[in-house]
Amino acid sequence: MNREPARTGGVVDGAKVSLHDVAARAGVSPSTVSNVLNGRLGRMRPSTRDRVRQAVRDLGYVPNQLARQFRTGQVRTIGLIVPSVANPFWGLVARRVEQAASERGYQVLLCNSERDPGREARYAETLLDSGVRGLIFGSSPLSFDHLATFRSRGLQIVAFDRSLAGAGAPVVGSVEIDNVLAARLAISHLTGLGHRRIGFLSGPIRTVSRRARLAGYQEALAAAGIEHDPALVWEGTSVATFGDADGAELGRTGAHHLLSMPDRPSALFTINDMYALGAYAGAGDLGLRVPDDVSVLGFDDLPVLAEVAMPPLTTVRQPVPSMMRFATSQLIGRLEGEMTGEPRHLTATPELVVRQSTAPPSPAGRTENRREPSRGERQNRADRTGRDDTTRAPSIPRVVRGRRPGRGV
Amino acid sequence: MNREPARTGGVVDGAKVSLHDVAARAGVSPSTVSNVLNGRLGRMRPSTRDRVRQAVRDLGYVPNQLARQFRTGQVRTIGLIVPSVANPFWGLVARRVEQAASERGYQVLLCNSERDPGREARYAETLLDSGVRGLIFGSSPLSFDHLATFRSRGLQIVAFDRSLAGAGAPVVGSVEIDNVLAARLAISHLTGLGHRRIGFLSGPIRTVSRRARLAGYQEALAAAGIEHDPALVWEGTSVATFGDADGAELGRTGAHHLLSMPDRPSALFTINDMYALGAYAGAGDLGLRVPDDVSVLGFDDLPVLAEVAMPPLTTVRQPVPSMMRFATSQLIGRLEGEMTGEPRHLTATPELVVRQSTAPPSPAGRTENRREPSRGERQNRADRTGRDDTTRAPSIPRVVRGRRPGRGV
DNA sequence: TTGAAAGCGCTAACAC
DNA sequence: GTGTTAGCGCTTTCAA
Repeated sequence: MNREPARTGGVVDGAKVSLHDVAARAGVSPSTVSNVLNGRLGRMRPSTRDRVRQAVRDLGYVPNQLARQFRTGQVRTIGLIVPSVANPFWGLVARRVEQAASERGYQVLLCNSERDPGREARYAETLLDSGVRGLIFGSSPLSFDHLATFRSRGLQIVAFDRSLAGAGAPVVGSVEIDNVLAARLAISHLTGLGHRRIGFLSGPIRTVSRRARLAGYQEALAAAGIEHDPALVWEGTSVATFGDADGAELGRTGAHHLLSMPDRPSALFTINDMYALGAYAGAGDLGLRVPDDVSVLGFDDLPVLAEVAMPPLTTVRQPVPSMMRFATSQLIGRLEGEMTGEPRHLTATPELVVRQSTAPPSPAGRTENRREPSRGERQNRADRTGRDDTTRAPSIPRVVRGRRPGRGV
Repeated sequence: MNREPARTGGVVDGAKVSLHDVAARAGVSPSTVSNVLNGRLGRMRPSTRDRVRQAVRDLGYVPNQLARQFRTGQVRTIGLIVPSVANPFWGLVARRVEQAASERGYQVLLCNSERDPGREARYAETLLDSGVRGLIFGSSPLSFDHLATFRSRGLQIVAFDRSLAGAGAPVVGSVEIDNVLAARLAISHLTGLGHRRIGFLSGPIRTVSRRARLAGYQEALAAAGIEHDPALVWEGTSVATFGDADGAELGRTGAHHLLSMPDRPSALFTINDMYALGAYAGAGDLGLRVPDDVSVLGFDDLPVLAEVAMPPLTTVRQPVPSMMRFATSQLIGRLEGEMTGEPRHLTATPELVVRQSTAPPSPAGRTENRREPSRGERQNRADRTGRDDTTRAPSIPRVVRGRRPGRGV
């Protein structure tokens, strides 16, 4: 006997109305109501269908999702695991995933991993427990071994980089920009300006994408005939316990290190824009100006922030809207059983957005041209136009001048 | 007959094990297993309890949350509605809520409202449908009327400002800083520096907190004997369809407007740090330097970003960790039936963090001292210490010099 | 101190 | 075309 029954369905003035009530009122059976509700109208008499719909309206019936979920074992929810919600880039990603998911009637559970495999596994566990079967990984660890056991429990993962490897991994799809190419694009721009000593500034290189960017950096240097100096690669160790000291802090610290070298780099390529902004500050701490004394090149093109930075940041843009639309539809397609077979992958095209944080290296001596910093000054800039990158990316990387895409919806 | 049964419970090699299996193995009834699992060990023989626990282990049993949720109508999930996930501040808030919730075994569903009541209502609807009964509102609209009908369906809301009003509103608790005081703190700092014309730069003033900040601004001006000039209040209209043009963009536009006035303000108080960063750019566009030509004072103290900005941003800090801990425990307390009665409210204490974006107004003429902008320059700063604001806030507002709290966990 | 039994609201196989 | 029926896995009375 139930004194405290589940009551999640439609409620009118406190009285719960179930599918049975609708059936009774429409003079049909529960299964018929169920069929109407789920669009199984194959050989149903239109009059029956209409009677049911009328009854639903009359009673203000709302299906009990919990019952449905329980019965079908299906939850219309996917998880999105991001490495750091302190970086607005992941907010952007989350919005796009949420948008694509909601078009399919799905919800998104946002999970902040802080790049911690333990947290990732715990999230997977919890989500699995509550019926979630699909996960998007915003930034994938080098291995999915810690998630392999979840495969047998039906977990499916779409990754935001080329994480197809790993035999046991439940990865069913992926989307990325060509990170190697992106880094080469960035470095070529710098070498094109005449830079020979270019620092690589990153946090822990424990993700597929970071590793690829480092590879691209090395390749581009080699292509330009510049010998690789390992001392110019700074890989910060994250000490943040809860993410407050994300990229920007590390970027600053890293800039301190690299720019204090006897033969300091004339340009810094940072793993993302937050690091770049931190590098601005780090350079400033040492009395160095951007881009006069040191060029800084970021990654992500954080909406508005990169434009608004001082000086406006040269950076690599990823077409987030289309990428996340692909990722989400892949995942939901799998969950709905529309897609099977081999994992599918999309490689999108990065763009270099040239603004004012990069310039030719200063002709003056390296270490000598420091000066006492003074009050901040600014760049005049009016380089904004509307453009929409939500459509398909072109097949070759583009280099654009400081524009920003329109707001696709 | 079920060919495709729900299978969410514990799975060992593909075989689902239910509570009945555990009961069978332990030689007890399902209800006994249920009692063990739910800690109802009142008058249970320890040996029975242990046998059940052993059976659980042996079989690798994991309770089917979906079944439990369905049966009880209770979901261990709360929703968090934030106005803009493009603003890292809300990322910070989300992390803290998630942290506090997970300590209680709750999950957080992050919802991005873009300040759209329609989206808010739709989220409430969806969440309610899927069994969620608790919601935290990151930024509350002036009225909760559009949510009043959800009250009868059991929805409970904790708001991030003093939204107790509204008879029908399902608000059961709230937490805020004293926004009036915070704004007065900010404005007093500016008037103390000698500013008389101070702009107020905001997006749509349709939230409780923004309205309060405007009130504080006006009060502080009055207290300083400065007559209020409505032309100095700029209330931007958001045109962003999907948030990309959040604060920073509006801040820039607003700065253009205010700083192009014939008798332009010598200082700008912005509704949040993103606006402040945008205002930096807007000032720069006009060839004005911060703080030499115009002071800028923000709100939120975005971790790292505010410090790293150029010049480092003077801003008002809210003690997010303690605030969100209160909000979350209030909400979960209600959901668990531990708390009843009147809504409870916490008012936390804001702090003014003085950095380098504010300075006395320039003695030179107002509109005349523009100049052509040049390459960015920087501030030297090393004003960082560790401090923990996760403990109780003091009862009087503090003014600190550019420090940043330690990372509470 | 434990067990039996009923049923939450829905779906789907199968009968008619 | 539509109805009958048998549960999904769990919780909770109430009886023993």
